[in-house]
Amino acid sequence: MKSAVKQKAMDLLNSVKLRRTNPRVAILGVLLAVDRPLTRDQISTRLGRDAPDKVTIYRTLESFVREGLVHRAFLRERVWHFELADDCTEQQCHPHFTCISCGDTHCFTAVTMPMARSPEEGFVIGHQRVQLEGFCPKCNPNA
Amino acid sequence: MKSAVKQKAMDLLNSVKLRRTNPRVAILGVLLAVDRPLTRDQISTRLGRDAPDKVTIYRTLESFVREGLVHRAFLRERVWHFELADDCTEQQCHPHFTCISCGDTHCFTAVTMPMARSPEEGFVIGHQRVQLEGFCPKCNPNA
DNA sequence: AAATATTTGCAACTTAGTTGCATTTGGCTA
DNA sequence: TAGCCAAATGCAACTAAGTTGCAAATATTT
Repeated sequence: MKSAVKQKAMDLLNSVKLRRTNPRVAILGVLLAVDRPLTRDQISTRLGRDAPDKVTIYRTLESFVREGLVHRAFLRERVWHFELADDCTEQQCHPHFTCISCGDTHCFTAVTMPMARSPEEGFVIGHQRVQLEGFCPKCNPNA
Repeated sequence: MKSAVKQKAMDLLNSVKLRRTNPRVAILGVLLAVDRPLTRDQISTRLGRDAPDKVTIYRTLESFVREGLVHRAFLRERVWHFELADDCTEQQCHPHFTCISCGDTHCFTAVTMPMARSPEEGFVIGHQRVQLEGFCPKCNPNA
């Protein structure tokens, strides 16, 4: 891991008062190094033979979510994806785009959507998520 | 099952050329009778002791999805929800609202959202889904 | 009513994530 | 710097949602 990433991971852990353990620094380092949601399995693969046990990864990610460092992205595959929460607001994260051909997911951080309005009295909308599907540039049949 | 619902279920099956078997009519009947996404388990419960095997339900729902009669709604719980596709367009379904207190999901069929625009050349957005979370009228702490 | 391709149900399996518990470790205090 | 202890880790076993294979049943066609 690059030392700048490692330092940033340590700083983040300090900022939320989580102990700076090896698994936590490593997992946060992976999420800092990529710019898109990863599954537990993808995180394990990226850490290779030094990867912590899957239970530890799940529990670590859970603590990050609890502290607001990380968000879960709910994509179609019935598998959770985790990503840094840094450019999300209270009300909404950026839209996620998943390619129906290669399956890759991209974060559209530059895209903002208006919040939906409640269709009737009484609903309080706290959070909005937008998921997009289609072809990524690599798989675009018209390109 | 009310005979009008049963008739509608049969008509739908005919329209997509699926055999009119008991499990299919029953499952479609359940989806016609409610106006929100249901899980496989909820469908089984509603059918009681006459419910088909869960494998049959999954396969039946899959065939409905294939024929465009039913959509999968991807909600947070890692469990699939199925609903009639009738008021969805090619590009987007209505937003789904899930109450963070009681967990119930409601369809906001009256709400339309603008489609997201691709942030850069090359992405083709084919479909958009919007998920909302908050308090439903029943659980609204301010009401 | 018989023929046949489709559908169903059962049992066994897979995969993602969880729980319990004994062991290890980070951070604090002396 | 050593020692303490709550917090974190890893292993094994478990749960829940959905899938696969195959033999038995059934909807449609003739």
